[in-house]
Amino acid sequence: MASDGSFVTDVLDLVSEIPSGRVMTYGSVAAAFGSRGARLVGQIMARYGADVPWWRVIRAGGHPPVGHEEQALEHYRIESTPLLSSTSEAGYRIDWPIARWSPGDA
DNA sequence: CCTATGACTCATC
DNA sequence: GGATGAGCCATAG
Repeated sequence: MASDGSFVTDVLDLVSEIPSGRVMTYGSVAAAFGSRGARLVGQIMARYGADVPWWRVIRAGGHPPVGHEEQALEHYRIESTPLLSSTSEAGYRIDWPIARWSPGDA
């Protein structure tokens, strides 16, 4: 199922496997497939990520995709994702060292 | 087949 | 810590 022939299916499958409270970076997801298409993952999310927990996939440093910070934050609170309380809610970031997940660390 | 496009990443100033 | 530029890769048209 994962490999239906397109990178999209592989990425979607991996993202759907990410457990709640954990997050992965676009680069890590792409790297998991031996590709550096960090933008690809983002591109796929924007186009097909509608059916996967895209909020568990963030950029490097622990920042959610620009324009989706509010939506992502909402899910993080619901799933109790480890967040680092910044000066304000508008400047939050993921507790990357703790929330980082890997396809074998499940 | 070629061009345009991104929910990205890294290096540098 | 923030801003800028260039690199990268697969999909869609």
